[in-house]
Amino acid sequence: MRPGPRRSISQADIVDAAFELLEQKGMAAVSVRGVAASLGLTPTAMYTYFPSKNALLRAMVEQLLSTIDLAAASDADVAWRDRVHALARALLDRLAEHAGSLVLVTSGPLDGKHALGLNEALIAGFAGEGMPHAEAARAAVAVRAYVLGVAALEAAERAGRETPDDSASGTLWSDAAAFPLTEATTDAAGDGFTWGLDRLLDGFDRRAA
Amino acid sequence: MRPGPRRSISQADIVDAAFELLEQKGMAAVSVRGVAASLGLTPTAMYTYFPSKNALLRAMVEQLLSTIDLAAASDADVAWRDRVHALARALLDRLAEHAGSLVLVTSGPLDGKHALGLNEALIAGFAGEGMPHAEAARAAVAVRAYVLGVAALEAAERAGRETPDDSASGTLWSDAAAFPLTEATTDAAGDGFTWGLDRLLDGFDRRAA
DNA sequence: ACCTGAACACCGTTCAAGT
DNA sequence: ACCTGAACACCGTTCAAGT
Repeated sequence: MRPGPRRSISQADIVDAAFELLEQKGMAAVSVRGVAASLGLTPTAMYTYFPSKNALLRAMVEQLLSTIDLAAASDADVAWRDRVHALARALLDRLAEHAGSLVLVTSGPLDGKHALGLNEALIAGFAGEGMPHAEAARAAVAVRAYVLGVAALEAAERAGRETPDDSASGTLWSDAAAFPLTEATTDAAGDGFTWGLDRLLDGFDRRAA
Repeated sequence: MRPGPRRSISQADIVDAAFELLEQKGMAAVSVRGVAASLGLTPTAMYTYFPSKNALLRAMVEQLLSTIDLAAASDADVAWRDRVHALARALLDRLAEHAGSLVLVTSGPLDGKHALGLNEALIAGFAGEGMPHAEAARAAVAVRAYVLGVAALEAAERAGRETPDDSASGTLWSDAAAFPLTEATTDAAGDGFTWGLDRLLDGFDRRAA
């Protein structure tokens, strides 16, 4: 690695600029050209830092996950269930923070450093409760899936609230009165996230017992 | 509704054409212009059928969910747990069938006819097991979230397999050896989906008992 | 080694005009 | 009522060329 002309900015600067755009103008504004412009770069210069737009998105996922405190997850003074809750809530918060984080997460396998660290913390925690390794790994996957799914449902809700009129006309959307059970409970959800996570953890416990 | 010039095609035709493109060329090919071209239409003619691209995506979600057999879900001769499994598996299969179905699902609230029908079937099933309404509704949300999350994780895996080299260079992706627990279990997953769903259902049962 | 400029092949959406 | 043509303001990516 010989010096050469000094790089004006770093990969991290680009990722930061991308998040800035995401927060202020939404996911549609996170384009190669848009991020480049916000940094005073030419679009083509971006390809010296990331081989594709998708590579930039994946770097954003890593930055997102890097803010999760994994040290707290291995603090043996706190009950494991409380630690999973904190971990899961932190993950959900990061994903819900910016709408469209979901397309970030599906931009590629969660095989970055921080993604693997999170997974490792989950497996270690379940194993610490006496779960066999194979089961602990499955439990970790189930927890990640559940959190991602809640984030997806929330993102879907939000997408509808921002552009409330783009349903197709006609018979596709019928009146809600035809679905009495759904109708009776739509606004009585409360903190469904915590409740569902507790049921999942109960299921793990019951198997152990 | 007076006759007027006969409509050359229907909304359903457009949705079918969109799925055709999705299967053959992936989600990127599902564009207003691309779908229009595949039907011999002008892009602008599409806006007589759907007010936006997003409205088309939402109609696709409904078509996707319409293929799930809800009648089987209320067959009292079969144990409820088996019926949830069938329902959840059907949903996962539909979502996993085409990569990029995930962006369909997050295109707006799941408030279409078939989406609500699915929700209704889940709530009714849980209520039939003696769950209070409020809890049954939460259980239905948890199941949907879990299935969506597994689909998201699978989509992410697939996205990586198709374009395996677009990770950023440098220190973001370190060697997997630093994560022994994750490494030891990556390929020993088996049918994690069914296992996790069973744990979630166990958690519901335990609460009932 | 890093960056620019021009170009290619696309997007979603709007609007005036035709039948 | 339905559709076209032209246009606006964008995309991701490549490639030759400059320093």
